[in-house]
Amino acid sequence: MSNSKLYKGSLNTIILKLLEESDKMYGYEITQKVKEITKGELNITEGALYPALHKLEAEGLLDVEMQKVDNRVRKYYKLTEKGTKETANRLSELEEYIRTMQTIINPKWSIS
Amino acid sequence: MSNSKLYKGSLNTIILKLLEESDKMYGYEITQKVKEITKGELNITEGALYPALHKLEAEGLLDVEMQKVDNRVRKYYKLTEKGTKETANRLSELEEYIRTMQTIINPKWSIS
DNA sequence: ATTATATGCATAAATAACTTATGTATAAGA
DNA sequence: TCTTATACATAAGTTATTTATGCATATAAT
Repeated sequence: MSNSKLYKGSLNTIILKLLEESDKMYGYEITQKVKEITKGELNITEGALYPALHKLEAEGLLDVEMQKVDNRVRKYYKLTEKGTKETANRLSELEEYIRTMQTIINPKWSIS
Repeated sequence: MSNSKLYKGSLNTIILKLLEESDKMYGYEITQKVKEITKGELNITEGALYPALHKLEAEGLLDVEMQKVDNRVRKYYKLTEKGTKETANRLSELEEYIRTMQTIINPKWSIS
């Protein structure tokens, strides 16, 4: 996923957020989109992505729809209602995480 | 460590940053400091902390010094020179990670 | 007096998210 | 024809964590 270990745990949040923006996407499209918007900084591996998608589907957060394009099958994923709610939760957690880490990076407590 | 999985991978960075601020700290002190500055949001478990400290020491990023206080032994950790350099790297990675995730949370690309 | 809580360290087993490697298959470009 | 891109999948290995447990001293509460 990246040379930095920090991305561990954030893959699901990334997937959910992309699907919230794009309505429906297929796996390969997700890897390309992430590569594009992060300017190559983040490369999602297939070995991480596909199991993650299957799990999110099994949890009822995503719905799947097969579609044949140019003799190749694509599996389009979209958020369920439950998935939409969970996306909001995950994004709140991400913002909370960022706030917390900002506090640690940029400490006011070092003065006291 | 937290209900959110996002903290996975950031423990080492947190430890290094705290030691950069405080010069020397012992394990229990680190858990309390993190609890304090994050207002209880983040609780580092001992099962994660102590192995992490041992590993950072084995990698030559930390030096240890035992000290007896009130009949109890404390193990004070401080950054080595190598550790100080590595701390700077880890903090850069954290900032890069945060920037990347901000980009995903706050997308301009959804318009295009 | 005794029990719980706080302080302080440690490790072992289980879990979960990933990486790495491999596999299948079609299409397009060099 | 060989490589790259597209598109899916899974299995084995790695690693950072959680959960559980253990030892030991000090202090506060019942």
